[in-house]
Amino acid sequence: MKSADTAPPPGLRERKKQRTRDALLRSALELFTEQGYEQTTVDDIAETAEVSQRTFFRYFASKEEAAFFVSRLAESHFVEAVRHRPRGEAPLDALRQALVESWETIGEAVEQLIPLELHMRFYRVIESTPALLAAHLRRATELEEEIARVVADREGLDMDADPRPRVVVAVFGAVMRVTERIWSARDDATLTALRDLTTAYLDQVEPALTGNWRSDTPGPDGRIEARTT
Amino acid sequence: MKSADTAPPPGLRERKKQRTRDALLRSALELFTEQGYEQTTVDDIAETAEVSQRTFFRYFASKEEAAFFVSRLAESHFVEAVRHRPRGEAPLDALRQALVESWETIGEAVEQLIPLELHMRFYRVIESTPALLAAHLRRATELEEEIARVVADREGLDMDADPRPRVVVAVFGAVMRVTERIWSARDDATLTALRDLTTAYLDQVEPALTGNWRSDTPGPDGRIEARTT
DNA sequence: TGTACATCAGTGAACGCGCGTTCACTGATGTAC
DNA sequence: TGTACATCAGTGAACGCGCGTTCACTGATGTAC
Repeated sequence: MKSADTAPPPGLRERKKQRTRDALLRSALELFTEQGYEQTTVDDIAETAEVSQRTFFRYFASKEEAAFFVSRLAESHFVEAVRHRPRGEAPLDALRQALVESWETIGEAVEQLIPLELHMRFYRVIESTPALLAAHLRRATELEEEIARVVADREGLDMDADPRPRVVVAVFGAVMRVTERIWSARDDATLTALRDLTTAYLDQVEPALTGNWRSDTPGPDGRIEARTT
Repeated sequence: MKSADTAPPPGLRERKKQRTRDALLRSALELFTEQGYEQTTVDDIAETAEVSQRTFFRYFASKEEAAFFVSRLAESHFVEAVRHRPRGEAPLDALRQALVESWETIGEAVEQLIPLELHMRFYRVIESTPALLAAHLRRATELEEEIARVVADREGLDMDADPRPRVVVAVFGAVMRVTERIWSARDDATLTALRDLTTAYLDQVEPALTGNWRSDTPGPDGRIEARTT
């Protein structure tokens, strides 16, 4: 599954480009996590990567694009995972399984570019930086539109005639964003911590939407958060 | 319910301030809707309102704050409506009723500041302007946190121990954002059009989440979108 | 293997732009007597 | 009703800042023969 399988062996020029891009990306994320996104200028990044500011803009159209370069990679993994879920599966289950599944392989893919640990640390920076959080949420809704199309295709539905594809994806995304925020505020910044939190919250969707909470029995799952807070 | 009921009669100075703020707000929203948010500078707004740029920043901390000033008013109406829903009501119903209810009164409140029609037109500009959409989504998640607190209080729950308050609010918000986007892409930019679309989509939450869609009977509501697209 | 040329990544320096801030000041409104 | 003073909205001009762009140029890599 390495990219070299399909493409011809990259020449020296191509490999140098890769190294420059890597250096810029790593410099950017390291500076963002160390001193903050707003406090890091594009000039800082270029200087750390030992290239000119002009070169930064050859690789990334904007500072924001650099910030979300790795996220984009992770997102495309998720979309592919959704695309390959078995047809019979209920949509919400398909999304959930695709998420768990893609998180198992995403680590390797990220490591090709930067240390996974750095990516996870930066993911928390996003939540605490208003400008980044805003951009993240906007990107997330764009992604949801794409995924809703996949879901609609799976089910053979017209997304503009039937509200359900967009609704189920929006609900799924809403839960993810809630858990991202809670996760980012905690100590355990690992991928597995985020996965466990998200699946636990997904289990709470149905109880949260139905009837009178007080007469329901939330059960042990409903208290899954009590330990850590 | 007019603000003058509680406050002492405003003096000349106070009334002049109101007029200046109104002029700035109206100028801002008119320019934003006519020529776009990015294309409108703070200097343009000040000039149109016939004050100095310096004065603009006395009233609004940033261009963005001016853009969302009216939205904030609408949001606080909604939060109050949630707060006053009868205790027995199921959370999702309470949110839904509060929304419908607050939209009945929001028009008047907005008209105190600017023409409602201008606000609705600007609401569509938000959706089509990446920077504004991003800011809108970030603000929406902040609002959701506030509403989740209200819901948790209603039910006598600890939000950090029980996922359900945040989840139900996030689901509700997710549906709203889906309908906002669809609404903004259509011709009918009225409040009632948005309300009808939102309630129809809320009805689809449960069908969207449960089981196999193909064996379900979506019913006429499931096709409610087919007319307009 | 060597030469000639084409391509293209990277450079350095300067610039345009708009947001938001800072400063020292004016003049209208409000208040005390 | 009039005078003296305090408050504070508004001003004008200049500035700092960082993003992203533009320009004319260099030198390394790739390719053709």
